[in-house]
Amino acid sequence: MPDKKNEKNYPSNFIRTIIENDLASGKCKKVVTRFPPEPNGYLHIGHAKSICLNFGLARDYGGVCHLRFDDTNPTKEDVEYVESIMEDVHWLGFDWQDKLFYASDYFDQLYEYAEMLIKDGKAYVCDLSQEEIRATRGTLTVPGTESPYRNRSVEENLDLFRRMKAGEFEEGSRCLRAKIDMASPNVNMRDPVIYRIRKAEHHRTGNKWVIYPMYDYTHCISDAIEGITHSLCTLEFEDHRPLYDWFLDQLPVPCHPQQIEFARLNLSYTVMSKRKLLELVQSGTVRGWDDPRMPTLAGMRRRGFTPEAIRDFVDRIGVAKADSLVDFELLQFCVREDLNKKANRVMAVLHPLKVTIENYPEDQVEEFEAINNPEDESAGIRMVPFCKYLYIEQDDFSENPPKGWHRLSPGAEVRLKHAYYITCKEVIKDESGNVTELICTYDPSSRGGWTPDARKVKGTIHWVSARHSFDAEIRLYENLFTIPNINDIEEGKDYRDYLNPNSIKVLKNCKLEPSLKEVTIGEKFQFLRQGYFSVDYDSTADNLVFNLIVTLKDSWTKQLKKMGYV
RNA sequence: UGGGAUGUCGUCUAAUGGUAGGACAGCGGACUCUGGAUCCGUAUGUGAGGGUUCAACUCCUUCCAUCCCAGCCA
Repeated sequence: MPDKKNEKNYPSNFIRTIIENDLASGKCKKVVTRFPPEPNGYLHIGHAKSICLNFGLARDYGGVCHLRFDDTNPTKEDVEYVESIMEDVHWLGFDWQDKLFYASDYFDQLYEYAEMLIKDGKAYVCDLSQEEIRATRGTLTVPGTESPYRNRSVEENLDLFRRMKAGEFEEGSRCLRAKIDMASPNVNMRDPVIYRIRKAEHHRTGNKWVIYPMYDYTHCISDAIEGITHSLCTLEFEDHRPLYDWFLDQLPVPCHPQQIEFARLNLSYTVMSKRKLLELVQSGTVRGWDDPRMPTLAGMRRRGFTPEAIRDFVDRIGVAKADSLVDFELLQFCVREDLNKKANRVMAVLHPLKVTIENYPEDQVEEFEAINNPEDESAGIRMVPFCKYLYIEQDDFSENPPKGWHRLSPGAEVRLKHAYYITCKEVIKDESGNVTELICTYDPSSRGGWTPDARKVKGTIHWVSARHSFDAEIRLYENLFTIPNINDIEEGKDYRDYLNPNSIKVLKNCKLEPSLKEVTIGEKFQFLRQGYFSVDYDSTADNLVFNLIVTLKDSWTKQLKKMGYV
């Protein structure tokens, strides 16, 4: 029975149904899944779906999940990616224990099996060039034609294949093909290539091999060797399943895993294709795989998204076979929900406006008690200093406020969070008419945020003491792209045409309350009334850098939009 | 126009012949020292047409739409 004690109870899905039936019927005794990334790029949120699925199933049904690198193409793979993938899987909260494998671990076995296929007359060495193979494969509607090398003798095939392995032939001059059916309506079955010559160094096997097995051949056999019961992959492999099954049916493998396909994750306003992500990195459009705007796990981690939020998100989106595009809003919701419970509240002014309290003594300093997290009493309190000179947010003052304005405006009174009520007496502007400073008065009886007369003050705004605050850099992020579905773009346009020019905005000289001087990389805060922020690792002792993780819900801006102000 | 798949609120996802439900987004309200959080309320959906059945998202049938496949990539 599934053990979901510590998980929220989300709806079941068709894969769970299959597994429960297999367990009930005795078709399998213990669930064994695997997460099989190719180490040719960084993991993204789409991989997180697969990771949570595979490891989650193993956890819930008392099975195990292997981590297996699908490293059959030495020209594209690298240890850098292997390392990042392991880091990301761990960070997400999953552990493969001693079940770490590489498809390259099976190269010897795979080779043996290939010889068996040859001996059984089910594979042959083909001398056609890549172009010729393509030309003879036929089209989607026209059958292919058989290779002139298709009926070589077993002896000749064996000899040639062994010489391929020995490095006697040039890359591309020959390959090993399965002998299936050139007229199959499924092009994957038209004598697929199963070994090619690649004189490239492999990140694990070095120069031991000059022939490398193809994915279709490798994956099913690797699954079988590891005793995988349910081999989950994305929809585009559905057409490959007959081939997956074909190899396993021909060979004396220990078991025959079941391949099950599900729809990959698409997220609005971003891209999930490894090719595009790689291009964004290599073109310098973003600052690297871990740029906080990237949908990579490294990027999201740096941005400040938590593994808990990502796991919750994956649980909420479910698993099915229909193509889908999930609202980015849902991910943001999950992040807010998690951080609301965890992040301490602090005050930071992103766009400072100077405020002078004219009736406050020049040299006086007070400290106010501030609750760190109203959602978590154990987070405790801190002291926040106050003086005659303050900064507030430019957006919190309006000379001609719209209807429903709760914040500061000429003559209006607001509460400074945790401190005093202040009233705006005078607006100071520069020559071009920009507001540069406000002269206010405070009500000494409102100390701590209350008055004896209990009069209502609609607005509460955040602030910092000009004398005690310090400057920091804050990086604001928006969606990487301007349209929700990057796979659905105008004719003749490229996805790069839809890059959001405002995806990053760097703010210098933001004013932070002094308690923020002591922070650690990756630490997360709620900047009161603004959003959640995470300390970036670009931070130095004299220049702290914060990343916007996600803004707070903002019903005021929403209202302004409805009123037509924005 | 070959083969494989998929169509349920705006979005994602349940319901496997028996009251179409949940979440996010939306809308309305309450409350609030964050216009945050929280709470309450509310609208919107079975791609279309036939058929079987007391009863159809579910079974049959015809159609329509969308996605994937012609790498010696995975």
